[in-house]
Amino acid sequence: MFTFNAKNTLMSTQKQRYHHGHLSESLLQAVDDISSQFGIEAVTLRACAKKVGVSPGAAFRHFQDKRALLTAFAARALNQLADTLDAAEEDARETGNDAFYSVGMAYLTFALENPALFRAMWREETIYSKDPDYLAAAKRLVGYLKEGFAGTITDEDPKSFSAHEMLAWSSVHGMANLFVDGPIAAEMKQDQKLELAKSVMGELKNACSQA
Amino acid sequence: MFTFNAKNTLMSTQKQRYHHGHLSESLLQAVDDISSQFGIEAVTLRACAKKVGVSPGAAFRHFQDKRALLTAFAARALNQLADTLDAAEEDARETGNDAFYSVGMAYLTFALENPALFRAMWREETIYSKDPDYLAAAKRLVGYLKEGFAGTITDEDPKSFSAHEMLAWSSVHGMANLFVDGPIAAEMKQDQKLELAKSVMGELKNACSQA
DNA sequence: ATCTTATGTAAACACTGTTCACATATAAAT
DNA sequence: ATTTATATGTGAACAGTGTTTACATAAGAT
Repeated sequence: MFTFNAKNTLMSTQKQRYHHGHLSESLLQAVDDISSQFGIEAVTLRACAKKVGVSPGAAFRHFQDKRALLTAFAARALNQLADTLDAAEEDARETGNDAFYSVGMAYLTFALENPALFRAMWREETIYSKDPDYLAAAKRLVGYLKEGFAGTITDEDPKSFSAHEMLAWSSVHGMANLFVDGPIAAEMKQDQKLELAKSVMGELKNACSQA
Repeated sequence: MFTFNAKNTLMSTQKQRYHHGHLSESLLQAVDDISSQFGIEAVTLRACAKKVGVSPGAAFRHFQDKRALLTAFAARALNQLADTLDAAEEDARETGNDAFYSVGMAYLTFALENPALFRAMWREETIYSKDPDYLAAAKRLVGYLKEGFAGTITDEDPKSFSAHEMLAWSSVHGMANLFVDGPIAAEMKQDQKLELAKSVMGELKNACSQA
């Protein structure tokens, strides 16, 4: 009665279960996959459910809303970016490279390599921007940028943003946005963008390191 | 049989017509109104049609898509921003103020005062970014920023972006984005943002004006 | 006046987010 | 172990969305 071919085995171990097990994480990964492949506008609750192999209603046991799902996804993306920056700083310290430059370029590289994630992080209108997890992730990034990225800058007031700090973050963030969504995006290739970014980072460092 | 009160008069002069007359422009204004009031996620084709007093299908005589409507709206927003920058530069020339500073602040002020428009301009995923009108509007802005905003900068190559030009635009654009959508957005008030922007513009000018 | 073309309406379609009654698995309690 | 409670998933429904289609009406040309 049973045919134990590879496909069936896979089915029985993965799809046959009534309870999924890691549905919330799987749904987040589905958002990642779909948005990375087809853009965030293609992310539909039903498409995510289908991809995970679950009925549309199941998602609501784990997320109050579609918006809540997107919020969790944005928080996840923020943390992934922060992790990347951590790694870049760590690497710079080990290799003795300039941390300011390394972190800035890591920020840009992340945006260029994961445009869908980068966009999703900042979509105020599609997420609950006061969600505690999202706020925590955002705070982590901000804190990092102040201490790590902007660590090489003379910081007058650790509470609010200094002009130097704001200039540093703004220009890197702005460049990322322009490369991803701006009119330059289509006209330049990846390596051209990175080349331009390099020289901008050079100018930026000069501007920020002087008293 | 007829009651000629004010309301009825208004109805007969404005709503009774089978043909609207300026539907495409009215629809764009509806997008403007709704997105400014409730966010761009609330912009629905049907809501726009209802606001204008027309059936849902009517929009398709003027726009191929919802996306086409949003594209036209984005182009309109880009041109409005460019107009604002034009005015700021003109004003600076007349009053003898610094054009670099004036234009930069105008860019930021526009974003802060019209967050919905500013967001709509750059939503690559919800518009046809290769639409000729949109491209023309984008080109106008880019050209302006290169010649006007970045006019005070020593421009080595007028074709591609110099590091100084890119730094200038990126930081202003990035600041605008962070103020509108970033984690700072909620924590600072309008005048605080403008205050911070001022000092950043100061630093930026130093960075860009030196050889 | 008639014919053509532009513009609007109404009803349908598939698809979306969301809810609700019900089914099933897991954990806790007896 | 058996029962009970709780967490998690299903399926059918709902209103709302973008879009198309056949038809109605207005405006312009002949």
